[in-house]
Amino acid sequence: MSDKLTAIFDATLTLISERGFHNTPMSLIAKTSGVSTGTIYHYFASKEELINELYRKVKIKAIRAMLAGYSEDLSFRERFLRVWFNVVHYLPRHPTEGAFLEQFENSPYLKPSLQEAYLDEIGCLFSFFEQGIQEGVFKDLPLDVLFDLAFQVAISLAKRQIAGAIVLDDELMQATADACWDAIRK
Amino acid sequence: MSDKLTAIFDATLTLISERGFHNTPMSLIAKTSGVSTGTIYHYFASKEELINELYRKVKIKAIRAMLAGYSEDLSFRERFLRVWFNVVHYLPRHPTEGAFLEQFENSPYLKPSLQEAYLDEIGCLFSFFEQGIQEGVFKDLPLDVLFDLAFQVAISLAKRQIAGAIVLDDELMQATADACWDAIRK
Amino acid sequence: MSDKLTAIFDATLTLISERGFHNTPMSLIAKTSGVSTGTIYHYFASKEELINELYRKVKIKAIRAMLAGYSEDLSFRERFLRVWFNVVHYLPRHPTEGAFLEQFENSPYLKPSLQEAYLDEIGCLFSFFEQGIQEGVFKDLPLDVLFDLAFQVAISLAKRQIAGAIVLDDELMQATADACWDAIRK
Amino acid sequence: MSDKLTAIFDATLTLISERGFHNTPMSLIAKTSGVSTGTIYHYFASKEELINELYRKVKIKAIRAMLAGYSEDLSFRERFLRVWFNVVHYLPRHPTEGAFLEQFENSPYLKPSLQEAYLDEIGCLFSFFEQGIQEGVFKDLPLDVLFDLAFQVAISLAKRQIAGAIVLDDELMQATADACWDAIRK
DNA sequence: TATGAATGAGGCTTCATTCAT
DNA sequence: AATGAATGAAGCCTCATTCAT
Repeated sequence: MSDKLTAIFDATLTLISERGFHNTPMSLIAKTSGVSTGTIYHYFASKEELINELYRKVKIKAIRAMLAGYSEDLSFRERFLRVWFNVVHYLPRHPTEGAFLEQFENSPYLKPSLQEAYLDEIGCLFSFFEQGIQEGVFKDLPLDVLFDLAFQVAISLAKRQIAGAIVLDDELMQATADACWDAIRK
Repeated sequence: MSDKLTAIFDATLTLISERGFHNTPMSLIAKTSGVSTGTIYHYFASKEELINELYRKVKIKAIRAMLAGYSEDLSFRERFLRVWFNVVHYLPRHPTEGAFLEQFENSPYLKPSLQEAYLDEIGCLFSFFEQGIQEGVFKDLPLDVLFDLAFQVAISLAKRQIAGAIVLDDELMQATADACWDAIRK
Repeated sequence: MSDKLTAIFDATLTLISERGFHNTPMSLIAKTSGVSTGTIYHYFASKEELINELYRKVKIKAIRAMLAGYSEDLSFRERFLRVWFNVVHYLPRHPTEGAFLEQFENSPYLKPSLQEAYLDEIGCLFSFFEQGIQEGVFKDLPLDVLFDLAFQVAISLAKRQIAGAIVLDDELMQATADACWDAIRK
Repeated sequence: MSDKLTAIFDATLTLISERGFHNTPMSLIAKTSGVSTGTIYHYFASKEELINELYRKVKIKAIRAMLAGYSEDLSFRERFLRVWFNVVHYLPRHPTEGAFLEQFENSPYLKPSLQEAYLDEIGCLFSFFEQGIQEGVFKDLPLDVLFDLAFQVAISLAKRQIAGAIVLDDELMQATADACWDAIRK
């Protein structure tokens, strides 16, 4: 990918996570990334398109990080823990991306269609829960609900860490992961 | 409270939840609430102050709704269920307020100081968890973590309902609440 | 004169001399003078009228102060010195009024007609110069010019004092007055 | 200098001298100068900066005009007359600039620091008076005071001419200049 | 490809003035 | 006489976008 494109994405991500969508003019993105506004419009048709493409990139990167090391060869519990810890580790180490995603996903900016596009990426997780239900490992609940029971707390803890409101040591993380496991296991 | 003030708050809440902070000009708030822009500035020093005061109002109202019917006379499980169902019922029935809160709390707009101001309102929940730990009812985890384990899923489900991504019947809600109970109980 | 009227005039004079015409909203005049805006509009038809009437008051007061102790019984030199020192003493002791007058008289705000209205008040000075020319005491120059030669330096020195750019002791003032006398005397 | 910049300065000078600071909106400057408001803000950070920079330009131009033809090779009297007539000629021929300068210098707008910046430009005049005192040509008075005695009347007459209140023929100007010479010479 | 000067609609805010009380 | 809430036109300024170079 062109250096300029990378610079534009990087600047946009940082600026928006720190200042919000509004309050991040294109001129500032241009100055921060070291290109001209004209160049940004060479690569993107509009500010909206730039932000949407950035969201796609960041979202996919985050999803893949959540699934790092995930394999169907592992046991249910191992798979669960793998993803759970990926979440708790990745987000606090990439707070800019986390802030950007949260902001984007909670603003009316988001076109619903966008969200669906990522099902492919996390589809394996839903198979995971489905299979677990069938094998009597997990409670018989809708997959969405199981997903939330399993990982929503991890996400929330990651946000608390980013905000500096909490510090998690290994022992505590393990205990919390176990509590989430209690929530989903039959 | 003055009629005009109410009209301004109502219009701002609706507009911002549907259109976002940016994309909600003061002129539109004025037109929607049926007052002049000048009048808004009679009550609020700036757009920021208007939004911050609205947040305070909405936040406190939401917190109180979460705690409706909560009493220390109830058992731990009853208290847990009371709050859990309050969350799942209140937010989808007040989607505008929910959307506004989510948006506000995930934008760089939020001054950290604001958040702390609401500890008074939810302080009783922390006592609840503290006492539960002492009496051996709950796992021995930090109060923040217990809070998330107990209620974060309820919040997430409420959001999914608002988005129309899920429909929860009573049985399912009860099952999910039980799963959360599994997460926190010793 | 009503207390409120006095308060309005005082506040307007102070505020405008410190902040300028623009940058002195009626609401600020109201707050500073302790009356409501409505009350100001009870006494004055508009902001312009308020300022014009204030100018009249301040201008007449200043002119009279310049002429304090002036009498046709005094010699030409005594009369000259009397006015000259009045100027140098009055303005620095009333810097607010001086600043207001300067500002008003150098802004396009001023309707030329206003200026003429004060000829009555200083008419005696023109008689003074006229008589002085006839008696061969003063140079034969237009009265305007003689006036400037006699007093413009006094005004300028007063402004320098107000600005804090200069400090005049008695001896220096006397020497400067003598220099002005040299300028007009035949 | 860019054409647009010139057009902006020209329009601002004319408009402000005729209408005052307030009463000269940026939109009018834009329309008069044939550029968009956005373009003005491309060159100047604010209205205040535009006006301050205009003042600097006009002030320096005026000072240089006052000193046109001034040379230390000339006699004291020749140097005095040179400057004196420059003042009386320049201002009435550039009434717009004169009105702008007067207005600016008599408004609370002026930051005191600005004034000091021009000492370099007129420094030679102070040397002139200093030298004249040492050689016994001028009265032993502070340089400020000598400056006022020498030129304040010229400035005042120029303003009277601009206002149309007086018409000066050559003979009268010479006589008035002589009167000012009487004021400063020993 | 890349630039950045230029645009102008539109945003936030101010403020002279009015009017019901 | 007095108040001050209410008005809305108008002011300053921003910023997404375009286009000549």
